[in-house]
Amino acid sequence: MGTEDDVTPVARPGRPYDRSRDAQILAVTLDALAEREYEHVTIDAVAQRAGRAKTTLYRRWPTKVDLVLAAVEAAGRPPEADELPDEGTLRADLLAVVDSPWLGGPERRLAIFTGLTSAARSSDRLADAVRTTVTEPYVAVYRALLQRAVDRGQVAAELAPRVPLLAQVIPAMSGHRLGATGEPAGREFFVSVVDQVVLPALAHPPGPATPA
Amino acid sequence: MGTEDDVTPVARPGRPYDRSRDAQILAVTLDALAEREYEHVTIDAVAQRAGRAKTTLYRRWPTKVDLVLAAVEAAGRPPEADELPDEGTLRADLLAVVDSPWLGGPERRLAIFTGLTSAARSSDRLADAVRTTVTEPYVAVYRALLQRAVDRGQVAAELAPRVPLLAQVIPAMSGHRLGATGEPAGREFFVSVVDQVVLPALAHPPGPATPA
DNA sequence: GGATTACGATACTGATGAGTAGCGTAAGCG
DNA sequence: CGCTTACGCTACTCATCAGTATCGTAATCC
Repeated sequence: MGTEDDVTPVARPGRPYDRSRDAQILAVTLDALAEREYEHVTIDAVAQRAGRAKTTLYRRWPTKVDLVLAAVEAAGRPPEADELPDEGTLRADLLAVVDSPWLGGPERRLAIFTGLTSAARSSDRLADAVRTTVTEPYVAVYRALLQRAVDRGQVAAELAPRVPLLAQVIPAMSGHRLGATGEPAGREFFVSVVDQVVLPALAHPPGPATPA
Repeated sequence: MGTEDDVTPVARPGRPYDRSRDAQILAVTLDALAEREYEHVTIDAVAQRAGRAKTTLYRRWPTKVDLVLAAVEAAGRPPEADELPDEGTLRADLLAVVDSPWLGGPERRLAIFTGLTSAARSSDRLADAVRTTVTEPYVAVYRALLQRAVDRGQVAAELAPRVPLLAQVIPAMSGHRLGATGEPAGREFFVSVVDQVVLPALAHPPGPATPA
């Protein structure tokens, strides 16, 4: 455990970086990606919206990819299952994720998520980062919550094999909603998905009663 | 009903267009969109892969958007519910759509679908066309098949309200698979979604037995 | 106050790619 | 054959945008 391994707080000569607005720049970057396609997001536009000079952005992040990468890192991870309040019921647990403030709540989160997965098609580095720090952890929360419900006996144990796939349903359905049909998805949409798809798929033990 | 309203087969002077390879150009266009992002698909590259001169492409489609638009139109619609063989069971009906040759079968179809929805972010005209001729009819087949199962009593009538949402599950899950996690989806994936998500969500009448 | 470095602003370079022009040749029509 | 238009090819124009260079000014350290 390095006791002093930080970002060299050793004072360098000259005027120091003004980091106070870096977070805002990265937030603006995500907003821009939520609105326009990656290739149409220009550094000039981001700089202008953030109220900083383009050269200032380049002093911090050497390329456009690095800027977006930093924005993704700075966005923070989705909540982890064990840091969420235990709501007692699976339904409430799932909706707690929906209602979490990660990426600014359901609406903005979805727009950014769509923008990032689209942007991932432009760069392998970006694709890896988005998967590692956004997509996978996001699905992982749902998977953990579903698995916990199985472990507690709130869901029949035979249904455990469905958990990995069902954990993808909420991200997938919301992404499809915005990306393919174009409609934004508010909280009600997520509630419908939970109530009409995820929970019903866990309500019945497998067997001959499955619809023909 | 115009008896002679076609594309002016009235012979014009000069060498006629060689339409024999237009379909191939459009197919190449879709292939390119399946591989690279819209902005990275160049007309030069498409022309070269199709073995035609760039100017020939421009003689047919005045802009890049028009080319892609034409490619989308030419791709053909997804099957309609009533032109599919009636398999008798809902499961077989759904898988018949999966196995349909539309867009070259499950694998290629998904890659193109992902490319098109991503490309839709670059142009409103494109977004409209993709929605109208691809996304909506695609979801519509599933919706029709699910509704038919309800009408036949193969699915409990109380579950009918779930149909619109469940009709989106297969497109959404496959899109998420390729777009967000990066893994391609073969037939097995679709089968899993049908067996672990869609059918189970229709297997149980709503009531107090839903998992807490 | 002098050295050093960040900041903003403006101007620039260089690459990429959509779309066009020109031309020699090929293919139909009369 | 002569007219006309498609085809392939090469070369071009033009806009956009990532990334750089320069410079006057502001902030911090000694």
